[in-house]
Amino acid sequence: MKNVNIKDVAKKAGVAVSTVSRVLNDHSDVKKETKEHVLNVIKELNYIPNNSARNLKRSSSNSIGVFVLGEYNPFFGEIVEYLESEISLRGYSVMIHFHHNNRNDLETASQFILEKKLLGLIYLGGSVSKDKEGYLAQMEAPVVFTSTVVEEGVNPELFSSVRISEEGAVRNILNHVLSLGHKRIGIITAETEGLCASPERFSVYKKILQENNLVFKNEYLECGDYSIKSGYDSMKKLLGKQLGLTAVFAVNDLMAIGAIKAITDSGLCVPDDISVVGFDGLDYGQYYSPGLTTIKQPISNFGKNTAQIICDLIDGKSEQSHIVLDTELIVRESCKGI
Amino acid sequence: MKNVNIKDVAKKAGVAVSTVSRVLNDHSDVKKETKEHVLNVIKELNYIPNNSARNLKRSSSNSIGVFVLGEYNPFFGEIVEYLESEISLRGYSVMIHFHHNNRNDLETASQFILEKKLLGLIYLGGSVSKDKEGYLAQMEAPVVFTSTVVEEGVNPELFSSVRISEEGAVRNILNHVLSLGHKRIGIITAETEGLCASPERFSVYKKILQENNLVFKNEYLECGDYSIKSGYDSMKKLLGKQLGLTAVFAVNDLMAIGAIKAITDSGLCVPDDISVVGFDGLDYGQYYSPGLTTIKQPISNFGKNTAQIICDLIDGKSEQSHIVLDTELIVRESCKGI
DNA sequence: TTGAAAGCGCTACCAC
DNA sequence: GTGGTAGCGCTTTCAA
Repeated sequence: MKNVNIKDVAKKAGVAVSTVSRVLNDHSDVKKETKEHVLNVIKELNYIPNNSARNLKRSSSNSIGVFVLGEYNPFFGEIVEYLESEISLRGYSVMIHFHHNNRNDLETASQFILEKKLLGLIYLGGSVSKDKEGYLAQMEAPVVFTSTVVEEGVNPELFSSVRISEEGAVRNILNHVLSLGHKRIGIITAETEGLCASPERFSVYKKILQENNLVFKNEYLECGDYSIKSGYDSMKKLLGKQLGLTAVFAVNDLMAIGAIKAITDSGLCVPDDISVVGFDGLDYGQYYSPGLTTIKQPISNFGKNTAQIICDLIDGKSEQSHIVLDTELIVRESCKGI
Repeated sequence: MKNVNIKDVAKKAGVAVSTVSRVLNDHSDVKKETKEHVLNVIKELNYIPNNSARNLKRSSSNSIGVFVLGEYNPFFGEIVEYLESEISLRGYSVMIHFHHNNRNDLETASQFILEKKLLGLIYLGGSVSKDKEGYLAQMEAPVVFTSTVVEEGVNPELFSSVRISEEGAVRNILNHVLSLGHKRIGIITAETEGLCASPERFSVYKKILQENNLVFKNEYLECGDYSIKSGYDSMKKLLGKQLGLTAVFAVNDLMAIGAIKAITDSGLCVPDDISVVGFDGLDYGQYYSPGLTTIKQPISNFGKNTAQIICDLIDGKSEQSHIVLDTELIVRESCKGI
């Protein structure tokens, strides 16, 4: 079956091609009856506009890219799903790209935009720092950083972002831990650029210990890569050091779960011997034994806000914007008083 | 900065546009030196061919669609990630679409192909039955069903597939359960088209009980929707019925985990009071307490084989093909002898 | 082996 | 309000 094109529609409707085009693009200057008639013919002929042709004219695709940083992660998986549904609703397509290392991230992202002629890019995870401003300024399409750590001092006019207050969230969960009487609190973070630290969460953790006159020793720190396995391995190391830790803060739920398993495997008990708290609020944590005390990220709000911002940016309806979402402390059983 | 196009390349290289095009498409009839020269100019100018224009001519896009059935699921998430990397390697793009209900799946898939002018479609999950043959025959692009239950009697020339032997896998895990002396084995399946049963796994389960002269009662069955929560709820119902079950088979890991939590919450113990086995082999099950006994699906092989088949189909290198992958029984602690 | 040119389906400009 | 038409960047005949 030959594909129907705009010419066929025009012929059948008895109008010019340009009129059909105007109807397709919802231009105002078409007589109401004409418009309805054309719309009917379109439906009748089962006509689907050819996106390649449209994009050729517009010299861009109809797609928004999602650039996912790091290893596969159910948290991002859920965000992607929300993004996909919100964005298709607005008439755009989604192209996904997974980027596995921390090198050249913005360069690769820029290539991605160029190659796929993306209208906009959603960057999931990672961080933006001042030294990336150069790349940001040259981006060929608007970029929204979602669930990305935005370091201070980066020019906010160069990008948009949807994120949580890392400091507020870490404070929230650590205050809970502290209020339960813990004094020796270990931390399992993730590696960034070869350095053993998820910078933001780690530095807030250190600051809070200090504020509470608690010591931080380097031995209290181990780092993984956000995977369950790495949480398990890190906890084993921590345990091996015999530090007398009474609580451990893992910077994501997956590692927290690995840590709990490591503790259990060592013949100890959570939370009786050691308390563990996580970060993300995956469903998983609720059904783990013991239930995981954690910070819940606003997943659907990440999706909705990000979709809205990128589409508005593309439609020229708004300027770069920055949204900070609330997180929520979820108290379950993995952390108890001393 | 104006985008470089094929004309610019041709001018700079001192050849005709058509020659550049031939180089781009790796046609054989270009003199070696000319080709090299053009390639150099392309690199020098940082030229990226405009896909919209290419697609317009070819009247198709450069993308392969991934149609994901059902709710978000980490198992599919991982497969998607493998697919994305394998497919980009071969020069195609990936477009994802999540389809949340079981109605009109193939119709929607067909629309998806048409609208995005896809070269091929990967269908993840769900099932293919004889009554869908009509749709299959009319698909506008080759379709590979991955991790899809293929019912018997469907004409294999209409599609390709990569899957496991459901019967073999279910047999494998249930034999393990039976060998441990269990006689009253419940099942938690997922709903399909309003019917309370994941047909294939459920029917094999019933068959095996029969073969072993064990009774199956309808009360032994509960069904969820593959989510952890539904596993939890289903198990609660099963427990409420006081059936004296000693083991429960959940048709996926997520529901198995929910089930274990429900048992624990009811003051019982897994595996001492009730054994639970799952299906999928997510990493997660290894770190759960107790470790989940389950069937491991060959995730990376799903990705590799699927990518290979769809690309070969598109490149005209092969016919429809059907691959059955091996699964592996993973024995951990959630199921023990009576 | 290479060049010239038609035209893929659409949008947007200029006429009327 | 509507029609005619150039041209987006590329591939692919047809000629040379």
